[in-house]
Amino acid sequence: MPRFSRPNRLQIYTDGCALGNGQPGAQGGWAIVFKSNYFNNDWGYSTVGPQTNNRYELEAIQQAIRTSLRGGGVYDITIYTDSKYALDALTIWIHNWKNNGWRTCRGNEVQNSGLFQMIDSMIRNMNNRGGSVQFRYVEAHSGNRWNDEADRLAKFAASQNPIWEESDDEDYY
Amino acid sequence: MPRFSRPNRLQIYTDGCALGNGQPGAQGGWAIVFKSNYFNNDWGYSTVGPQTNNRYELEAIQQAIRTSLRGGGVYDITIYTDSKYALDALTIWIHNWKNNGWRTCRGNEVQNSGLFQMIDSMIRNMNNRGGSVQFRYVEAHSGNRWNDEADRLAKFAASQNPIWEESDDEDYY
RNA sequence: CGACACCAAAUAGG
DNA sequence: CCTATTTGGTGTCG
Repeated sequence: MPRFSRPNRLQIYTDGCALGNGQPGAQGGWAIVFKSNYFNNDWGYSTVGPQTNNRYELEAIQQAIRTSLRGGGVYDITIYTDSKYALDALTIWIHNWKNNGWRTCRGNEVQNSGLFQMIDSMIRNMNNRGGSVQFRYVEAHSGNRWNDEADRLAKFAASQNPIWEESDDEDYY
Repeated sequence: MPRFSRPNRLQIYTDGCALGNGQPGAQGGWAIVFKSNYFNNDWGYSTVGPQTNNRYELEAIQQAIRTSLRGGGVYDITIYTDSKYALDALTIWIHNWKNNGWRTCRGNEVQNSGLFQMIDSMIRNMNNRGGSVQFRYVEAHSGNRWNDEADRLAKFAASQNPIWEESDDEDYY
């Protein structure tokens, strides 16, 4: 019998998408799929913020950790993402960004920095409870059952996202 | 009475197909159907080169112009295709490809570039005679009599195509 | 330049 | 429902 036992393990597949990415009127969606079944799979979208693919990849990761945090649970979480952008940002680049005022290597502001900081703070939260959060890459559309399911769910979520004709200057009735 | 009369007009419906497209042992076929009846409808296949749907859409277009060129005829040709790929390539993208060394927007080599160049040279040939070649899109399986006929003929052509255990590195253009 | 992802369109099949 | 043939883009970083 081990003197100290580790927290329960959570394996979560995350995916985000943006239908019409880069086009006006794009619709984003995120999804999280649990390999083990402590929690139910979930999906959603947000009507504020840019509707971009990368933002929704991060949104999915945020939701994965948020769900695990809910109710004070302690877990060793492994998050699987197909986004090299999200993976490298959260495991490598973020350390540099915290030291340089969130500047890109060409001197520009890092995009989605608010989301990165939120995710980082949630990771520290889980660490303080004695849990952990790590990230792993999984190739998209490569036959992985849970990634494929997350992909489908995220697309469904995006399809439910109401496009919000915004402001500009439209003036009717 | 007009001082200068235009060449006779040719309206040609082209279609290509590949049974088992993307699978080993696929069989391609092409067909051309004349709305006016200067020429007989025609069909065929080629036993070299990839048996892909897109290649045969181009093969059909190539045959349409080749037939019109035969015997030194001069025509204003309108080619109807249901392939947005062939249409956009021949009317828009090719201008860019000629200036960038036949590179795709992702930096890859353009596929079927030999066929594109052959078609382009045949178009210039017809232009030099005082004729012209233009392209128009027609939606597939939409009740258009001539497109439907081309579709049937191309499928028949493909069914006659003997599958040829190949040769791996056959030279095609 | 590289990498991953997200799309858009048409067609061809099973 | 699934797959492949092909092209055109953007989102983001080093």
